[in-house]
Amino acid sequence: MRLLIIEDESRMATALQRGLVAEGFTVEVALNGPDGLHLARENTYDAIVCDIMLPGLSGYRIIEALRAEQNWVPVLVLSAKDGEYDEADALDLGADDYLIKPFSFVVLLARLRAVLRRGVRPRPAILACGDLTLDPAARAVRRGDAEIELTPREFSLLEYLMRRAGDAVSKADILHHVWDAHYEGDANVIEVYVGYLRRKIDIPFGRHAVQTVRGAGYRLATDGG
Amino acid sequence: MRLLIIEDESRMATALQRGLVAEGFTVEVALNGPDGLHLARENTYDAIVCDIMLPGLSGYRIIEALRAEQNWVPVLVLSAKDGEYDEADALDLGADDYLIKPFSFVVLLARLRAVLRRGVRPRPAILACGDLTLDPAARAVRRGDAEIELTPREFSLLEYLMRRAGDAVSKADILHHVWDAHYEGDANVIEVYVGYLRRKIDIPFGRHAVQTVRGAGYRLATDGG
DNA sequence: AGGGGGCCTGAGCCGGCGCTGAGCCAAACG
DNA sequence: CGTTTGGCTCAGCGCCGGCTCAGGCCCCCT
Repeated sequence: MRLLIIEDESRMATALQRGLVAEGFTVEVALNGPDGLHLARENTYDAIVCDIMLPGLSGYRIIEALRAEQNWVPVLVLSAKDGEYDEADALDLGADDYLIKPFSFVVLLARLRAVLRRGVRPRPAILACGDLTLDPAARAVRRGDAEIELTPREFSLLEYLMRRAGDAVSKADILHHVWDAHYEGDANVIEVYVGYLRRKIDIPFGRHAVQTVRGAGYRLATDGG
Repeated sequence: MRLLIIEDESRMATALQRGLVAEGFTVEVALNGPDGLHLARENTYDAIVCDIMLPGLSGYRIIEALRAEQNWVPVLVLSAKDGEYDEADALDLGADDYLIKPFSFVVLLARLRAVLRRGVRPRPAILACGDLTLDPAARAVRRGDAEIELTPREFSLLEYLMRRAGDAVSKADILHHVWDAHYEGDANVIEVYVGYLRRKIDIPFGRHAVQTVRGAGYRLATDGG
């Protein structure tokens, strides 16, 4: 579990880091607002622990900026303020939880776990053509209920064809997208890999989802053959 | 938005009901634990506000019962207790938030809105893949009834894989989340630790929950192998 | 019918991916 | 101060996936 701590009091930051590392988290620390926002943008964290009063850029602004960019990483806010409206503000701004200093480490841990447990991870849609399905996140392909094992190259070829299902896709396009953009080898690889694909997703099932469009390229049947 | 309030002090219950109705919620009230559990089971609420000290059945038991039935309705806990471990307990038991009496109505509203915005939590407090379970708070892993001892690193690795169960997880992701963010060592450590994990959670049980996705990384079977 | 070009495929080489056992080192422990 | 434990490195090995190539098939054109 990878965390980002944004906290300007270095003693507090260090204490938090030590405690959380001891609990098995991977922890990075930013000592001011701009650094924190930069790190949060560049990397993927499972949660962010963020002070409100920060030099350069307040915690409020950081959350605001992240949410505006559709970044829904869970944020747990720390604050020395104790006005109740501050808390309401933070939660309405999109923070996931709120702790008032001083707080106990045990409570921080429990709330952090609660926040992590909820963790939002919108997975990309599963591609489907008839009973042929491909799940990019799970890297899994199945024909009906039958799981099919594909090599990485076969997988990206099928993924590309499925994303353009129904289109006749030229070999140049395939080379460009599935192989390297400036791939210099023999275009025959495509024929070879189309062959591999057919032997795994079509022939055993008596289907022909992968169709040859002579002179133009290949087409994947939208109904899966 | 339909709410259930489980609260035995009738003055408190009535005050909450009035305030929340005025805010536009539809509110039902149960004045003891068993009634509350019954209503929660029979109906579908967007959230439940639940006291801890209840006659007949404590708030803890209610949450426990609901979660055991895979009912992940958001629960906001109210309590007169103020020991920090109570709070930690409530959150680990599967409560979504926690307020200590006396609390202000404004804060309750803000936290309620935050809880509602998050919606139903996708995951339970204890991570489970089939009969393989991992309790982050207790740092305990078991296969069915058999307790399994893991080193900290092994535990972190398994926790990360379980949080992303079903996904093919790249070695880069694993390095970033389980090892340090800018870990410079050999990525071979992952293979080594995956090996350790398999020897503890899979091989002795004749399972294969930890799957190699050649060229892409690893995947934990959602059904535990 | 014949020829030609596009397409398919089986054989086979090669690089490197993934797994493992051995072993080193530091920290924790008694 | 020795022992144990956990984290990690390293080298070697087996085998898989990527790719090439040559031969043959099939479609289409004339």
